[in-house]
Amino acid sequence: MGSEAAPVVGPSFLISQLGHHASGSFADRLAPSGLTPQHAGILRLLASAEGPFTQTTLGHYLGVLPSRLVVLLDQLEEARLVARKSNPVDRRSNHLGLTKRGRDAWERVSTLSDELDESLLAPLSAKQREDLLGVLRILSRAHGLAPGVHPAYRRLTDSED
Amino acid sequence: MGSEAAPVVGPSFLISQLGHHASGSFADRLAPSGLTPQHAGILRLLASAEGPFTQTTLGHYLGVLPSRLVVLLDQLEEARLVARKSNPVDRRSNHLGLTKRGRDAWERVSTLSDELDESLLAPLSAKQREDLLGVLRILSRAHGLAPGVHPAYRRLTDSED
DNA sequence: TATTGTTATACTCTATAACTATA
DNA sequence: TATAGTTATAGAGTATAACAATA
Repeated sequence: MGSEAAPVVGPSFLISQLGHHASGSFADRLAPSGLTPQHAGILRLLASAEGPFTQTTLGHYLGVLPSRLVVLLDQLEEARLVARKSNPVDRRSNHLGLTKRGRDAWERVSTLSDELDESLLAPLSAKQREDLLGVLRILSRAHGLAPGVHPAYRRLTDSED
Repeated sequence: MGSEAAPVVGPSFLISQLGHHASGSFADRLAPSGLTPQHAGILRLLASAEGPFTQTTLGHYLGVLPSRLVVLLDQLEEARLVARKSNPVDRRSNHLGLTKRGRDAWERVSTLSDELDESLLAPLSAKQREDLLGVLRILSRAHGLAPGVHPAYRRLTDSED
């Protein structure tokens, strides 16, 4: 039992499969702007009112290692989307912030993200979309996934279920 | 509008987030057996009745490059789960098959996969699970994702929507 | 000449450790 | 002594190209 012609796959597989597809589509749509999903994640957090962020706190939120974050922020700073402002209180750490260009970029990413949602859910009825969103929120919360934070393999704060 | 304290995220993000979580959990549960999700994907296809597979056809199904497949099959062959049988009709290609150990391993992976499904959907009612599975199947099919084939970034047969 | 599997190589991302400058 | 950011380096995985055997 269990070795059919077309393998019967469960919900975990389907979610993972669709999630990968969605990530790929997001990356594709982002690519022309020179940004990656990791960059977008940083913009998303810096655009939110959760700050102020230092590199340590941002890295902790995103599950990105400090050494990796340096590279990503270098790129975003070179693109003039993010600024590292020195912190007078503790001169070891930086306060991170979006520039005007950075806020504009985030707006575009946000729009693009809405378009992706629309495209992904196109085959569903309004009721199906609503139910799906509700269920996804339940699952995300139940499994301890931080709101708005993509676990790009967070092998850091590991307290799995 | 749009820059809340807790960023408002859409269904694509949530699916991607949950998919990554599910993949990670799967990898964690698989790890003690020395297998990775990629190995499991190969076992899944070889256990199905879609064969016989050569390395080219298998790689095409999985979206894994030939050069990568060589490494994965070397590992599975060293673990005695898979056998490369030479094909008398065309001596360039191999017929791939599971060994007895390989079929046993696939049974265990399959069980483990069921447990993961149960754990993932634990917070949902029976009706919610049923609805979710239906919607996921609709989406997977609508977006051209092959049944039982995880798109581990298939940048090959790219015909995106 | 084309195809199957293989090897070699470059690039990206993850992860760890060492270093600096501050505290 | 510990912490924030940085740099250096090793290890997977992805991707491309070149190669040997076979068709």
